[in-house]
Amino acid sequence: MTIDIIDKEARNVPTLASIAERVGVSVNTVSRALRAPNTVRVELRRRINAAMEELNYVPNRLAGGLSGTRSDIVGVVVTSLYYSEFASIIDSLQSALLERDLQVMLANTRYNADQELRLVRSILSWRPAAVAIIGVDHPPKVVELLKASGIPIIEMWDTGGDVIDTAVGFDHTQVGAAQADHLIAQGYRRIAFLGSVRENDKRAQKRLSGLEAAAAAAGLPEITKHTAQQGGNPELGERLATELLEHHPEIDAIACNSDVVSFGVLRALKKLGKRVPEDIGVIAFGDNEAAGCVTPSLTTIRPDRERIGKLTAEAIVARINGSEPRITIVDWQLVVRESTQRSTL
Amino acid sequence: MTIDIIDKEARNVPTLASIAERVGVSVNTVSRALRAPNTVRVELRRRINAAMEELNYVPNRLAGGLSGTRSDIVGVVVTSLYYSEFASIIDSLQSALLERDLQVMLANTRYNADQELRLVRSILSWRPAAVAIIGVDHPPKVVELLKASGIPIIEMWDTGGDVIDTAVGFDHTQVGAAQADHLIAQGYRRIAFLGSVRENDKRAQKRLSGLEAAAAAAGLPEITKHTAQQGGNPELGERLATELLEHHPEIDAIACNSDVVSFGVLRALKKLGKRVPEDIGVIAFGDNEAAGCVTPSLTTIRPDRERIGKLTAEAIVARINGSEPRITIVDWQLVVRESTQRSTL
DNA sequence: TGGCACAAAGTGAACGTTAACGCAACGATC
DNA sequence: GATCGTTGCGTTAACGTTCACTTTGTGCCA
Repeated sequence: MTIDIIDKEARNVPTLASIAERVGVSVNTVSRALRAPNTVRVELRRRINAAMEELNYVPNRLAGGLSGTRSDIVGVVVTSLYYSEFASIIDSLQSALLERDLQVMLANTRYNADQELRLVRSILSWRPAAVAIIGVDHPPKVVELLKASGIPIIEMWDTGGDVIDTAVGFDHTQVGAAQADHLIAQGYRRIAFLGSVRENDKRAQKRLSGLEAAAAAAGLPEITKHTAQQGGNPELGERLATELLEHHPEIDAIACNSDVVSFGVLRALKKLGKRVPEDIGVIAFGDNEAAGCVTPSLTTIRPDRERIGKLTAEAIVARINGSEPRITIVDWQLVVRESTQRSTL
Repeated sequence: MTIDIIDKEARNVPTLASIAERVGVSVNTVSRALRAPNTVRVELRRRINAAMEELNYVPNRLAGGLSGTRSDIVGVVVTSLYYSEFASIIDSLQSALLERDLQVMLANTRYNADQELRLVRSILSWRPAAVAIIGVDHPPKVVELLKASGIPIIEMWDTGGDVIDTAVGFDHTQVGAAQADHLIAQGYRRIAFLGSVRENDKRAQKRLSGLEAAAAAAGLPEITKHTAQQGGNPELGERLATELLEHHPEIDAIACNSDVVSFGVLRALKKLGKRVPEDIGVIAFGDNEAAGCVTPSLTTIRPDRERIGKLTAEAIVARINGSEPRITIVDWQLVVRESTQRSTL
């Protein structure tokens, strides 16, 4: 097996020249047979294709990208891959780009600003046709690099801020406000905010500020915040909720930054003997696949990740083809389930 | 904003030559200042770096890859990005590769064999340093292409079959057997298998056959199968479980192909008035983040995705550096929770 | 002072493809 | 029968790096 790979023949990957020599035509003719087949005689084309097939020819896009004008790479920069927060955006984005023969080059910053600069630089070094990146809040140097690159930049997920070029997403402040409004409408008054709010997760911060503003506007007492810097999981939610209620027994509603965290919150409340939604209401954000399957089922905000991915792909193609930059708002949805359904007020 | 981007200055991205001209040295010296800094005088190096910073120079890796021997790309081919099945593998793989300055180029086949061939070809056309791919069962042409490429191929997630070069994962047949053994140990006798088993999801098929073999070995009646071709979600689980129990009321245990599907199974059983684990036991596979938070909490198999990602990265680096191909088994774990804890037998 | 080693920088040729251009052969048009 | 457009292919020159060599400069020792 090893021999196969180290074998000299195997390492001599075929080039256009190999094919050309074998068929007895010029390199350019072989290239044309690939890019513009109808400019080559049918019979010759057939022989060229046969040779390619036989030699397992795979075009070298490094050379193609260097020589040609297009590059066929789309750089995708996300802040997280954990718990499918952005996985389905990538999923639909990638499959929509595939139809245009665009290849995804992925980078994951893990909410680290230094990493973001390094990764954007690394992505740009592949001379992509466009870059899609999560969020609109980037370090100044990142913005400078992206602008200087001269290619379409599509910012995804968030639209609440300065957009570099084109954006597809929604305003997270409004999400926080909607959380507050719903809780208030259900009769909750003492709202707490809980979850993982990393320093570089501007979206989480916007949702929190939207929540605070809406609560203040409704004349509610100040929001109690209990957050952590680390990534969110059920265990974190369980711990934070337990601590929260220990120090603030007056709380009657918890707004959570992610569904996954709130699963742990529900578990903590059960252990503490609190009834949901009667004693305490719980609302979250994200619409995790299990949100409808926990007990009680979880009221949450459902962002349309697949649509964002798809529309981002369309925006990329449109911008590459020269259309104007624009901001596309993708609606989210409040999904009311048991955890806030205090019908017996 | 548009003007910025279409601006001629902006499109003239700086090259090594631009820097060289500005500093007054040869192109090669600038290149060396990047690749082998200690071969360039400190003061000159400082001026070169300053010029790069000022012009926002980003190296062109297309050219670098074409000219040099390394390529710094690792192609990653997954079969799905939905519901974090492989997202956390990619997450840990990517972050481990980052430390070696290797860039991930991502492709998602969505369990489509034709797509797989097309995507592998596309990935290979970027002349990656290595390819990591989910599974060991590929169409013959894919195997041929991968072998002919002469680069390290790391097959992830599954090790139960013919390995092209190097593999990191586990034998899914054994997972199925463990599911059966656990159910049998808990006193269940009439086992059903339920879930999404797509034509190209060989791993799911292996788990099923392991389950069947172990049940047969224990003298149990034949496994009742109720599967679907589409992707798995709670709604599918709910529908399949309802249908299953309608036709097979004798069933006393359900082995499920994914946690997410089994969430729906639990919901269906509750609606049907079946007690879990007393009347029916439920075991699944995947260890979704919510598995411990549903009611009853879910007994499942926990594959160590992060470890697979990390070890795959290590295997890639090792193979690039010339070490021998090998197969690495990454242990999974049976996580026993409430859904099969029939202590009052 | 000649010789040599070594550090620092330059030269020129690749790498595999694409794109602009050139040119021969051929049929159609006036 | 000279002109012209078309088809089908070849020639040549990029694209931006890296790499193997070569050249120049500098200090050191015999």
